[in-house]
Amino acid sequence: MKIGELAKATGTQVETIRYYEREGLLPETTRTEGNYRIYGEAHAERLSFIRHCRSLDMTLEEIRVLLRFKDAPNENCGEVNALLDEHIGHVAARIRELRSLERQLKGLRDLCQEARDAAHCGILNELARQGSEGGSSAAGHVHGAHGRSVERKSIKDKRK
Amino acid sequence: MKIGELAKATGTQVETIRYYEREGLLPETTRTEGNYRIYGEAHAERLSFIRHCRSLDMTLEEIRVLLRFKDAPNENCGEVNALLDEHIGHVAARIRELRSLERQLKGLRDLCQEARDAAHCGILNELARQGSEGGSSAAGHVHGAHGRSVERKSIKDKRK
DNA sequence: CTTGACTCTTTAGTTGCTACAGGGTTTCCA
DNA sequence: TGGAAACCCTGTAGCAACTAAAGAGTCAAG
Repeated sequence: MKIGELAKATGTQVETIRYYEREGLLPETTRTEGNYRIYGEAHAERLSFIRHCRSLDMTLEEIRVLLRFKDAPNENCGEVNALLDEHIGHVAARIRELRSLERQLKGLRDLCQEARDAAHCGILNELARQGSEGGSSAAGHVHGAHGRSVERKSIKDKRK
Repeated sequence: MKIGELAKATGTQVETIRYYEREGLLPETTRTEGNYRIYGEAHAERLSFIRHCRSLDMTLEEIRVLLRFKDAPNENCGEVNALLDEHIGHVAARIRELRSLERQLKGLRDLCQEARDAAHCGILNELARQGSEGGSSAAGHVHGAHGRSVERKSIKDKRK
């Protein structure tokens, strides 16, 4: 099948497939005379595996490790367990961070119940306070903990 | 004060300050003869405000909106409340996603209790299954929901 | 034979920084 | 006074995992 069919079959975008090939997650395929990539069932399965892992929020690097195990079926899979345990740890840590963040945000929101002028807005005033390290509030550790991005989307809609 | 002092005073990196200036979050400053930026208290407060917002995981775009309100203190701050409510919604949604993810990962982990050869590893076998839409498992909605990245860090340590 | 759908490569954009490279300036200490 | 260290400047490239678009070629149907 051609790349568009593979894309449809796996629910992946065409560009993403080419990207995975560049990244070495999918092997380079044979081509038609017209230089079109052609794929078989094995490719579809491998791509499904990758997408499944991605839906579990694994990084491409983690997936690379798992693929190495799939490609070497006689290896001991202890490292697979370890990788998954570590990934679970990441997710759990991020949940804890976000919960602390949620508490802070709700506390902040409570400072301004109704709309008035910005100069007296409890939220803006609180955000302007020198919080830095005086208040050892969760801000410090939430911030440093690397898990960026809560969501994006309204942004890209905007340019449409 | 010079940029390094401002950086120390607010716990921000120098490059980050210059970046905020490029992005229009901080105004361009006057310079010394030697072309050094000089800052005053107002700059320090504004930067603290920004960093405080960032520690609450707001995007620069959201912060831009808040700064507009701070700069126009007679405006009605209803939009501030709305922005914060929306942000809280993002965080809550991401928490729900991650919890669902955590459940899936733990279920997956249970499939392989001890290390054996990769060909019989329950985890690898499960991940290889065509999950797509057959299983309407959380995979679908977790994936599409835009909140990428659980954490990163071991990666950058590697290059040291 | 032409239109449209598909494919190709290459490049740049996204977010919020961080880290250079390759300079100039200031300050401190001997 | 001289020279090294510590600071500052601009500009550019890199991170993750794509996404989009430019500009060109290929293929199938009407």
